[in-house]
Amino acid sequence: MEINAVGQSQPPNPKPDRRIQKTRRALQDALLTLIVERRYDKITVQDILDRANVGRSTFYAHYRDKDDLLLGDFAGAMQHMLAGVHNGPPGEVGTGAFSILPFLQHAQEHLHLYRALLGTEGIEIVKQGLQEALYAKFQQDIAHHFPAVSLDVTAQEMTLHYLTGAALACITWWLDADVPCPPAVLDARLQKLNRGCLADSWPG
Amino acid sequence: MEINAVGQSQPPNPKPDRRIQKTRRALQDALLTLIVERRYDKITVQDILDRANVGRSTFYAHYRDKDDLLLGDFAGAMQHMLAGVHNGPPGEVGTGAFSILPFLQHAQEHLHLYRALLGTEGIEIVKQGLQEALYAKFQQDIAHHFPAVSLDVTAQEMTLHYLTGAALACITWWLDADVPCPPAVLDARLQKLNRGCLADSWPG
Amino acid sequence: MEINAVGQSQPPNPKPDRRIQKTRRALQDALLTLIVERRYDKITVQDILDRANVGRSTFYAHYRDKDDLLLGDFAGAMQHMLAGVHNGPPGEVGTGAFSILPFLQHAQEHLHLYRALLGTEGIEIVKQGLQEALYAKFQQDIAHHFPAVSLDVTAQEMTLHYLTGAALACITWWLDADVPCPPAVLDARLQKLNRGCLADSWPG
Amino acid sequence: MEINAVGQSQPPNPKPDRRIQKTRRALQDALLTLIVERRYDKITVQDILDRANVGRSTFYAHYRDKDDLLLGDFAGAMQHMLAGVHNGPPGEVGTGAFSILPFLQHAQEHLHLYRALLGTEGIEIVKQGLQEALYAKFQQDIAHHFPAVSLDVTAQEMTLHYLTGAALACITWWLDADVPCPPAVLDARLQKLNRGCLADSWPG
DNA sequence: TCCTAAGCGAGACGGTACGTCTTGTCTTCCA
DNA sequence: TGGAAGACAAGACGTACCGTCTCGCTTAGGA
Repeated sequence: MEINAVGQSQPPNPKPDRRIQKTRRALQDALLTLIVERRYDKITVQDILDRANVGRSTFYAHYRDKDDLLLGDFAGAMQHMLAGVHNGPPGEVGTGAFSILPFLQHAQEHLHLYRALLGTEGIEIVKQGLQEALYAKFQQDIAHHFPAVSLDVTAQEMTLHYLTGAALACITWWLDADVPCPPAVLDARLQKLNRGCLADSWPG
Repeated sequence: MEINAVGQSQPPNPKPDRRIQKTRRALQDALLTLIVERRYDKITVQDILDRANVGRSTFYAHYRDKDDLLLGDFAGAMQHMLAGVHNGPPGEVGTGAFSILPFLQHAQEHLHLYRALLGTEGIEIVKQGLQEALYAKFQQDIAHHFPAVSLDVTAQEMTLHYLTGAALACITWWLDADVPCPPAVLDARLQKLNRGCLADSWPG
Repeated sequence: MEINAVGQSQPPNPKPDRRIQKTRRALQDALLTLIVERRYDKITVQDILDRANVGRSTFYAHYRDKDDLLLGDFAGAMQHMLAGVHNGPPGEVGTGAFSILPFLQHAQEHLHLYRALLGTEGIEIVKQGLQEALYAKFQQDIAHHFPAVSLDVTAQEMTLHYLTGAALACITWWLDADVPCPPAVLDARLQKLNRGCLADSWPG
Repeated sequence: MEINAVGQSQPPNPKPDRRIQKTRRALQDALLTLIVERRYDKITVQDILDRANVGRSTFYAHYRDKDDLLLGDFAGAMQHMLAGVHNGPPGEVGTGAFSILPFLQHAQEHLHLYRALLGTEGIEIVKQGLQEALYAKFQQDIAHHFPAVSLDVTAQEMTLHYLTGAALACITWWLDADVPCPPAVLDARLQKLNRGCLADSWPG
């Protein structure tokens, strides 16, 4: 039995058997529940099975391993994150640059989950996913708002890693510290710091 | 047999049996060799044992587990890093702030090892250790060079996490990309970006 | 996985998975084969595993340890022994008292195995098991054939231990000496000696 | 360093270094103490070392292994046993045959130790040692008191194993049951049973 | 409505790594 | 410098997961 080894990202499967949907849902929920209870790498496949009340072979029929379940199911959550990350309010020049406010708000609403995913004790692959998303967004933001680039490619790359690393670290700190300031404040400060960095090279 | 379960940080033990020194050295070397060959979490204790030609029980007499070996022995390497990181050339105001040049030079000399430790595929605990060291250094640097603080504690904390996260991300990128620019250049650019960030809040 | 930690003595399990039967059989056979080759306490679990071509965890899913395999599986062999020991030919008064002929014959047929189990170098728990079985049988035999007991309980107990210890020692000697006389002869002599002992107290 | 690998049975060593005596004593005492506390095979060399406050190599300088310590040191205790077993009051025909009274009395005085050695949970080699001693004594007793042998060698051997096995089993039972009757009674009963066995073959 | 293909739970299995334990040897240190 | 202390190699132990597999039962969705 080889149902669908990678996530639910297959559009050609318009009518997945109801049992399949049910099973996947159960597994996803079980993982999410467990993740907020316990470090991700202390969760065993068996734990998920027990929680989801699903047989071992069923699990492996749907997912390659624990990570596949995490990512496959977080295609959803991830889309949410990334959606939040990407959507700078289009049109308003300068305002949305480096803003990740929707993401931060969503994070605050699901604080426990986000902390488990992105806190200091969080999950590495998730953090990397977020970092990549931030990289893409910031790259786009710069292209829109700071077009007068005077730097070589290497310096640009470095700057982007600087900004994304900084943002990720702040998010992690913010989650760990149990949201020491409102999302809007964090967002504003981040934007200000970012703009400060770019002031010299990109005088835009 | 319970020799010394955590690192070699005991000064009261001035004469550790020569056999002990030899064994620890062998294990440390074995781990370092293996780390550059293969992802840290794919290395088994048995691999280390075989490489070091050491018995299983001997290993556990010295170290609690693989991590203990990594950290206990990297007390040494870490000290090296941190020493480089902490020692800003004292006296020269403004110059050494945020400079991690000695560390970068050391990293370049041992590129493979540092990449294995701090690259994208690096080891999480090591990265966290470095981040903490950076945090301490930057905190000190700011206290020295930007005393005119006008921010509340939370904002300061956030800024420090911003700077250290940025620096770490740049280091990781730099190692992954096989040193796309000399250490001095990276160091200079990092300092410039950092200063840019602080320009508004800390006009020092 | 917790299959059935003790022996195959569960009647409520009429359909033990065929794989289970196969695995248990393989392990039992492996142990039996090894026992005649080598002292029981020089046999490691790994030896059994290799011989039976079975995974480590599988073993521990079925048996608690080596002894559990020995006893659990010798529920079978033991039943054979005991069956032979217990079944005095019913009806013929006096004839079957203290006779263990079927057991001796079975032992002769599987001499190597029985020597490994019950010879001087044999396995203690097996000997104790046999001694207990003998105790039960002799107790019954006396009750049937020597009912005119004139002794207190302690003296009876002692006499029974006397008889069973004697029988066991003779069996051990007989196996060690490579069957110096036919089973029937040994059986006859044992009966005679036993009756001699009882002559005074139980004049029956 | 090879002090004396087997027991202290060497007469050519008339002046064993006082330190050596002390060490051996400590080890012997430690083992004796431990034996009454815990099953012999659950006692590790390390336990003995800790109890005796002696270094590992020291132990192996004196004894080959745990058993060597047991036997070497029980040369003493064993001699006691055997002395008791062998010395039938010479001269008195018929009286001392099969009597092990001195041994039983000694056992009663040191009940805990003897039970640990010879009870059901006792130590196999010790039991075998005793059985051999009994064999020798009974052989001698028969030669003295029942000279009119009419049996072939095999039958004699069997009879001797019968008697010694019986005696040993009774001793074990007696120790386990916390001395259910005085030594003299046990001794008398044993003699009576033994004589009963021999009545037919050895009409002496 | 049946019935057949498939999903499914249950869990046995081989494999691999772990950390613990014990043994007997061998090296270091100290008096 | 010789004996005690104890570090060491070897290797078995029982445990924990993993990912594959084999079994029958149940159930969906087409005929």
